[in-house]
Amino acid sequence: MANTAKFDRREVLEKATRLFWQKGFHATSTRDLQQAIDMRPGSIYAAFGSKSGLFREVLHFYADDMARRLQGCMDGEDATIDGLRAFFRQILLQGGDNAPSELCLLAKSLSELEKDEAELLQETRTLLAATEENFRRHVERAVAAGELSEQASPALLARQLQVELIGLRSYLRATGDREAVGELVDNLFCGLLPAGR
Amino acid sequence: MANTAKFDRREVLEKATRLFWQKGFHATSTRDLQQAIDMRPGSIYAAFGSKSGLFREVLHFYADDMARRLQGCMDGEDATIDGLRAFFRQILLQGGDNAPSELCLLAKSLSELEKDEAELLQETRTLLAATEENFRRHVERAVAAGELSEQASPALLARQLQVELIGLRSYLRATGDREAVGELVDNLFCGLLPAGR
DNA sequence: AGCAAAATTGAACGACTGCTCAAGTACGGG
DNA sequence: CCCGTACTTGAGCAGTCGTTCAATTTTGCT
Repeated sequence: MANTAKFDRREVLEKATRLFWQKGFHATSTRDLQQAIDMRPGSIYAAFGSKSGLFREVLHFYADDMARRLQGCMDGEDATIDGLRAFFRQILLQGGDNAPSELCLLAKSLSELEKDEAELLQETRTLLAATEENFRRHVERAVAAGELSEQASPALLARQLQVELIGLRSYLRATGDREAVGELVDNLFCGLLPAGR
Repeated sequence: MANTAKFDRREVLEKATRLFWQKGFHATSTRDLQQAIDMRPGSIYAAFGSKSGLFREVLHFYADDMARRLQGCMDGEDATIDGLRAFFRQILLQGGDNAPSELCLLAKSLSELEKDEAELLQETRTLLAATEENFRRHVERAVAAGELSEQASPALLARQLQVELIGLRSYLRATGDREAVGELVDNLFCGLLPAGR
């Protein structure tokens, strides 16, 4: 080899993620991307293959970041339920100011991708399933630790959390009503996970 | 006037709605539309002004249809809760085969529209708010009829229904798991609205 | 029947799309 | 220090986008 003065792939993915997250896959043009990540077409296509290829990596980048945030919330709280609630609060009520969109990028992609982009759609579904599986693992641990009744079904609770999080993020985008969303989160964690009660 | 041999506006809107609902606003080209509604560009632009103008009417057409479906479910059941549950079941478990998308067109539009199409985004938010208000009215009636505790907040319950319906539709698109969604609906109407129990 | 007005048609416009590739640049190894 | 190679550049391709408009067809009224 002879030349290695390359771009910072992590930094590029972060910027691309912000743009795709804000505008969506279709509405983001390759020229928008060129400007956002400061690369010329040739370099982009050499590094990522295509717009779809870049988006594919962006989806993974986003999902990894979400998983890391969830783990951070779990580590920061003693009880599993408190960790989950902290995660919901972080996603819905905190990061909202500098986040590119109120919505989940995966849910947004799930919404706009079609059979024409079957691979990306499949990728999105897989990553969403991994998120749900992640929730399930945490709920399972809470049951094992005696935080939740042994009758609680981790699979069902994880599904409910997934449904709620996506629904709440949509609601936030629809109304911008942080107060209402906060109340909904409180009700969710009182009603859905009646912890040591 | 001299010529009135026009297209059937209702029929055109129905076909346009199906296409937009399936592909979304951005991914639907005017040529797709021309074919779907069997009209040439000049006629379309004379009748609807622009792609956005047509989409605007499509959003209303869809929202009206949803409101009609909800009313139909309420009329078909004695108790308010049974009507709401029938509506959830119809949207989530029945019509799915010939519906253009598992998702709510309003939620889908909310997801893909941006500041560039501010009017359409505002329209979408308004129609979603009307849907929530519709839920609220029904819940209020249920409280007045003694079906629900007087402590139940109609506004809160309506918000929860809105969040759940959008979340469940997303989940159905993500997984295609009708069985799981059915279970989630059952749990929702047991847990959220503990009627005369 | 014949006319004026409304409705329809389809070719075409400029702008934009995702993407390619020949030419130019910058670096590590000898 | 210079060569060879990996990387970068940006003009430009073929195709599609939303939209316009002169020409044509279709209609209701007289």
